[in-house]
Amino acid sequence: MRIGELAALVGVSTRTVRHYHHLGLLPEPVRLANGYREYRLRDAVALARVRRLAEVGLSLDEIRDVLADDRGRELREVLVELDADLARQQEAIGVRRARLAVLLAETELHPDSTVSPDMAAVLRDLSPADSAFARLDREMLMLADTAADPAGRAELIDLMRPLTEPEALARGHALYERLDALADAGPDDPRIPAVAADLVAHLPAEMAAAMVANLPGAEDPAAPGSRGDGEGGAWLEALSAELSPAQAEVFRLVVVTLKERT
Amino acid sequence: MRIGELAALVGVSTRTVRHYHHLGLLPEPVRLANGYREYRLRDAVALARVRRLAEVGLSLDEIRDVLADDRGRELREVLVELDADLARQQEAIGVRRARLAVLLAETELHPDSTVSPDMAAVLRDLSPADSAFARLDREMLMLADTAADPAGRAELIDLMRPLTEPEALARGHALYERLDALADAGPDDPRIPAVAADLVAHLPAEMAAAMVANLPGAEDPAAPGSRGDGEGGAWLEALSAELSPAQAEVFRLVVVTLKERT
DNA sequence: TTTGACCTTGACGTAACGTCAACGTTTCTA
DNA sequence: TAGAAACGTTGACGTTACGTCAAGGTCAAA
Repeated sequence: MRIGELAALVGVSTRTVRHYHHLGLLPEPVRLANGYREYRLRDAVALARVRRLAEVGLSLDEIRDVLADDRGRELREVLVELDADLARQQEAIGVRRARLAVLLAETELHPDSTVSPDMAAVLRDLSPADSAFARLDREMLMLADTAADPAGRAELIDLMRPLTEPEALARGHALYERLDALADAGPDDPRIPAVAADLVAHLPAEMAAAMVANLPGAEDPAAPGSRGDGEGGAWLEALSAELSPAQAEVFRLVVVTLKERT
Repeated sequence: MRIGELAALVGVSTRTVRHYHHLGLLPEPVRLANGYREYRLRDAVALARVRRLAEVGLSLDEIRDVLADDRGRELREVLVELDADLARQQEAIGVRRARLAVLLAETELHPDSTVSPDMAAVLRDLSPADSAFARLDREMLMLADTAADPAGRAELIDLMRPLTEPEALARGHALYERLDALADAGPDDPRIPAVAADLVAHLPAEMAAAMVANLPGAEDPAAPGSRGDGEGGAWLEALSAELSPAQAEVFRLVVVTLKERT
């Protein structure tokens, strides 16, 4: 057999065969006088064996190890590990499909609302479409949701749960309106202290604690060589830059109050 | 915000952010006097949006298209298509895990028997471990199984089903013994014609037809510029090269008989 | 002042081949 | 018998989504 026949027999490309030679997965057969490789049946069997392992999901490096170790025991370990890996992959794809489904359902409501299922549900309840401040708030929450790992996402949802109860919802909407009203106000507008106080009262205690923990001044003296997780506070400055002077002042007051409460 | 803060906020590496700039997924922000990139909140929101789409499985190219087309309709098409794709992937992983399970169960019986579930079952019934010829036969079947697509695999199993019935099984084992007995015989051994005749009688009609269809002389005059599937017969020569002269002669007779029967 | 953490651009490495390129060999066909 | 297809050879670059140096400039604290 020549290389094309071998490839056709096993159902791969000739490039693949040569690639396996290159990686040492398949021994180089004898060459004819013209330099062509001449294959025997055993080569086809060996190639098929490589293919079967590859199709099941082993990397070519792993296959080479398994073939080197030849006969048995290590193969089983690798296969068991691989199966666990495939199970994880299925799981991951399931999660992705769930998010996709939400994505499809949500795109028409808020075209930019591509978040986790739970977060999407919370946002739907929480934020009226006609408030500029609510939009900002939503964006911050979406940021937090995107940045977090699955565990963090669940935690975030838990922190927000108190806000989705009916009375809290009404209070929240009222606060959004009062904040929107400050869109063109200056930093010494008389309405600021009251809004800040009510906002502090509105925030669930645990959520407030989580926010304070993420601020720059709050680093507990842990490892001396490190500066905590290093990201604290950047989001706060960036947020303030988007706010009107009055709104920024409200926020400053809120932060100060929360810090004092520690 | 500088690039490290942005990256930490959204949960990616700075390399990723720069990569997205390079691909045009994220607009380059303004530069400070020192050349540093300075990000605003909107950049974090945009980056998070890219990440959400990427995590769901869109390629960066697709994401760029979706973002360019901005607002709506095309996104939905892409997402629907993606969901179908993910469903296919889950399916494929399921198949792989099934084969893996068989692989794990079978490795201890025949360490080289890494075939599809159905084929493994057939082989277990069909081939005694102590026959050299049965081993060759198994290898040929494993080759066919490896080379075929899923549909072809099922077809192959169907072709073999008649051989797994109890009486056929007994006849098959007897034939293996008689073929093994020819391992050291010459091409004019007197036992050859009878073995060939019994072998022909043993093969299911449809399987024989399939074999003949895969032989070199059998090309039906289809497209004139093409030579059929081009692989016919290579396996036959390779197989013959592994056989003793007597066994090869048996095979030649079988092939001749089958061809005549067309 | 020096260290260390940050930033800049540029370029190479990854997995498993696909796809030329540039060339020699075999085989079919006119 | 010649020319065209179809095969074979090695070598090298392209693909995805970044990770990981390299070689240097900037900025804060010790």
